[in-house]
Amino acid sequence: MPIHRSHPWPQNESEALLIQEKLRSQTISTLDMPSVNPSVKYVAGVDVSYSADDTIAKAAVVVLSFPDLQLCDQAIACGPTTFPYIPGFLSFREVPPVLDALAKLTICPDLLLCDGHGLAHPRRFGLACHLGVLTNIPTIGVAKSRYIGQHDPLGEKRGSWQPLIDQGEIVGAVVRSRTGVQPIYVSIGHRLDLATAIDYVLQCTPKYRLPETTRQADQLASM
DNA sequence: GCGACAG
DNA sequence: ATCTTGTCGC
Repeated sequence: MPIHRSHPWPQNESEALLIQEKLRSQTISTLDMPSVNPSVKYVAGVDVSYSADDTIAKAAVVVLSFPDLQLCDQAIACGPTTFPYIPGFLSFREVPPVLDALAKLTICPDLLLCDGHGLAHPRRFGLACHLGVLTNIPTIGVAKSRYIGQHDPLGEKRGSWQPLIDQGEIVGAVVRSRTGVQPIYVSIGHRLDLATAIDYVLQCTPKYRLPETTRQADQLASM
């Protein structure tokens, strides 16, 4: 699939900050895609792994059919690590190789589940937002741990969730994707709303704690 | 100053 | 992220 717009990649944190502030306004946080959308035929998952010495980044993308979640396409891209890991600036480290991997896909996904937060970010522009704005594909942030925000106690059953609140604003949801396991953190990235995001994430998580997209991308990235 | 801190 | 086995429990 073709990757259209991009931007110069920052060399340091302050340059990255300016880019976040600028791109943040381009994020679309409403549904421009129906909630139960028959046109969503392919859902993708992305993940990035690093060499032991942290010099090489390897991005992996898998495309699964939706809602049956069968593997339809996959791609990987390796390159030198160009940005350090700094909380709040993860996307500058992961987006470049992910865009390279996405460019190799034969099938263009209708939805992208990202391994990290989206709106649930101190400046409201996490990895999922960044990937969404640059690809214009609807994106969802699915993180394994909390970064910002507070929430009320969560029910134990699969499907229960609580809003994640930061500075008085709902930035995402804490979702029990499987009964009795640690919850996952869902936030919108681009072009959909939170309720829709939670719905898709649960549909992509039929058996394990993490969505099939994330699990398979994770597996592919660590090969 | 102290603690927290996606992957 | 990454270094890493067995083990408890549904």
